[in-house]
Order: sequence, then C-alpha cells, then structure tokens
Amino acid sequence: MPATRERIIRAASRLMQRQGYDGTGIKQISQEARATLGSVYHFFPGGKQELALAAISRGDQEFVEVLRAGLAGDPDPARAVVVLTRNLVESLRASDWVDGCPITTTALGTVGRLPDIQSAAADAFARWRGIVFDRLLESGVGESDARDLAHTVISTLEGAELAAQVSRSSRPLEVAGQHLSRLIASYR
Amino acid sequence: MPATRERIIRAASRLMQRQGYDGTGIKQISQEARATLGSVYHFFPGGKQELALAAISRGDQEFVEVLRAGLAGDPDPARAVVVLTRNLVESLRASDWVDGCPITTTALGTVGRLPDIQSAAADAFARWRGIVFDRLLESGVGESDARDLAHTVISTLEGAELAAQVSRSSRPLEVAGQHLSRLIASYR
DNA sequence: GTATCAGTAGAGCGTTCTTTTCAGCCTGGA
DNA sequence: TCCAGGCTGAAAAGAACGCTCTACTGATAC
Repeated sequence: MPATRERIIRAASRLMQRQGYDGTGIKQISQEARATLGSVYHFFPGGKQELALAAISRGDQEFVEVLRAGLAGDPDPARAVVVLTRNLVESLRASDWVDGCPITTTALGTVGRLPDIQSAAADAFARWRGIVFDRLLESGVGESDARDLAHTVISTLEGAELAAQVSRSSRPLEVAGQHLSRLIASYR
Repeated sequence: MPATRERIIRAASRLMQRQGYDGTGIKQISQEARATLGSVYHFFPGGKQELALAAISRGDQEFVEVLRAGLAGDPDPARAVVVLTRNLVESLRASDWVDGCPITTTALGTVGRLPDIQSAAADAFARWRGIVFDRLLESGVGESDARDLAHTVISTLEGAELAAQVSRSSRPLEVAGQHLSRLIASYR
C-alpha cells in the first residue's frame, strides 16, 4: 500500500480527471484514497486548489509517458502517431470511455476562474507539444513545420479523445490517427 | 427584454459553457437570468438536468450557425475552414478566452455520470459532423473520405479551441486551420 | 523515560447547494 | 367585471460543500 500522500494524489488525479474540479469533493477524495480529511489537509494545506495542482502535475507526467511510449512505437513518426492513437483507444475503452485526458476536464472547468490551475495546464500542454516537436525534429522535419505540427497533433489528439468519450466510440481517435499520419507524411 | 424562459435558457447555456455542469448553480442561473428560483423550477421542473439539456440544445444550435457561416465563407472548403477558425479565434478573444465550445465543458464534466446529457452532446457532435460532411460532399470529395474528414475537422476544431482557451493564445486554432486546409486539399 | 513531531482521526463550523412549497400577482378570455 | 391559470416571489428543508479545530497515535531522538 503506497504512502498516504501518494494515495491522495492518485485519488485526486483520477477523480478530477473524470468529474472535473467542481464535481470532485475533498471528502470524496479522502474516501477514495482511504485517508481521512485530516490527512488530506495535513499534506495539502492549500486546500482544494493545491490538490488540483498536484493532480494536474501527476496527470501531466502520466500523459508524458503515454506520449513517449506511443511515439517510440515506430521509427517513422507518421506511423508512430497511429500507434499512439491505438494506445489511447485501448485505455479509453478499458475505462468504459471515462478516463480521457488526465487534465482537460479539470482545466476546462476552471478556465478564466482559477489562474494557477489554468497556467499549470498550459505548461503541461506546452511540454507535450515539446515532446512531439523533438520527435519530429529528429526525423528530419524542419523546425518551423515541426513546431506547427506539434500544435496540431496535440490539439487533434485532445479533441478526438474528447469526441471518443462523448460518443463512446473509438472512431474519432482512429480517424484522427490516420489523418495525423497523412499530414505528417506530407511534410517529409 | 426576452421572455423569462428564454432568459433562463440563455443564462444556463452561457454559464455552463464557462463553468460546466457542477460549477454552475441554479441560483446563479436564476440571478444571471433575472428570474426567480420559482420561475426556473416552473419552466424546468426536471431541475438541473433538464436545464442542462436545454443549454446543450441551445449551444448545439449556436454552433451550427457558426459552422454554417464559416463554411459558407469560401467556395473552396479547404479555404472555408480557415475562415471558420478565424471566426472562432475572434469570438474567443472577444470573450477573453472563456467562451469556448458551447457544450464541451458541460459534456466532459458529466461523461459516464449523466447519460442523458452525454447522449445529447453526442447527438450535437454528430450533427456538426453532418454539416461538414455535406459541405465536403458537394465540393466533390468522395463519400467515405468526406465522412472521415468530417470526424477530424470537428475533433481538431474542438481540441484546438480547448488548447487556445487554456493557453490564452490564438495559435492552436490558427495552426489547426492551416493543417485542416492542407488535409482537405489533399483529398481533391 | 521523556520530549518531539509527523501523521491520523473525525466532530463540527458556516456556507451553499438543489429542491419543494405556497401565497400572491398579473392578464386574457368570458 | 370576474376568474382561472400562468407566472412570480420568498422562504425553508435537508443535504453537501470546503475548511478548521482539537485530540490522539506511534515512532524517533536525546
């Protein structure tokens, strides 16, 4: 059994991923983490906001791993992106279409209201784009093209995952994979 | 001054667009709409869920108009999609990046929890894809390609709008417009 | 043995939430 | 002129919210 603080972060991350910031109560987090309210406030004296920041940071790391693993799935980035979308479909289906992007729901529900959370999410997005950018660069794509492509790869993955969740279908992600592949290939 | 029911729908739609389902209180809706709680429950005896369904339906219609207007902005669909993203950037910037897709925040925060809302959102997404599909079809794109492209156009727009909001930047949407344009052009 | 301190436990604060209730106010038709 | 019914206004019930507080446990340091 992991340490208390770790369990709290995991619970906060998972619950906010599914239900967003306002939809997740601290009491619910403490129950899911098998910790008491006292423990939660001991480790996170900043309250719900600090909890959300920790959850986003954790979600950020998780998606970095998913991204790296997927993009390493094929030497050709145009094919690797298809591997990536397939992986996303798999884990999405495994959770009955509930566990989408680890930070989108939290970030979207607090846009314009909680600047700290928003900027943490913006940093995460930038980091993910950086990973795609690096991968494209090392495959010979020009710097400017790679930067733009990184934007669209992340945006499209986000949107397709969202659409897949809402419609409970793998179709949006599969099609997105094919089209991103075609788009990347057109720059080589 | 519009009728009470209309004001309530508008307020619910706008507030849920920004704050999501859980982040929006019925009291807040009634205040924003300049109606009393009694009026809200008179017109929407189904409570918050019925309110959310009405808000999604309204948001659906709004985005249909945005989509039609944008796609009619150029005879070539590959260029029309750029007009569309430009329009989205404009209205996003005008709201200081808080008014994104009218239904995404509501839908995402309730996925797997409130099936009625989720399926209403799924219907809206399908309708939007239908509009893009029709536009591509009449421009000579093959039926199968048009169907797939419609998926990716909507997914990418959603994701790019989301990314633009989170990072308070027009860049994701602008780049998405360029890439979608290139992708569509490659099918003609 | 005792002092110290991180961590656990949960009662309870004030506030806000959704929902219900119901008496009154208008207003259009008889 | 009257009245029925659509609509409004205010209040409150009951639950849930974020957060604070004090008391307790157990391990380590001296």
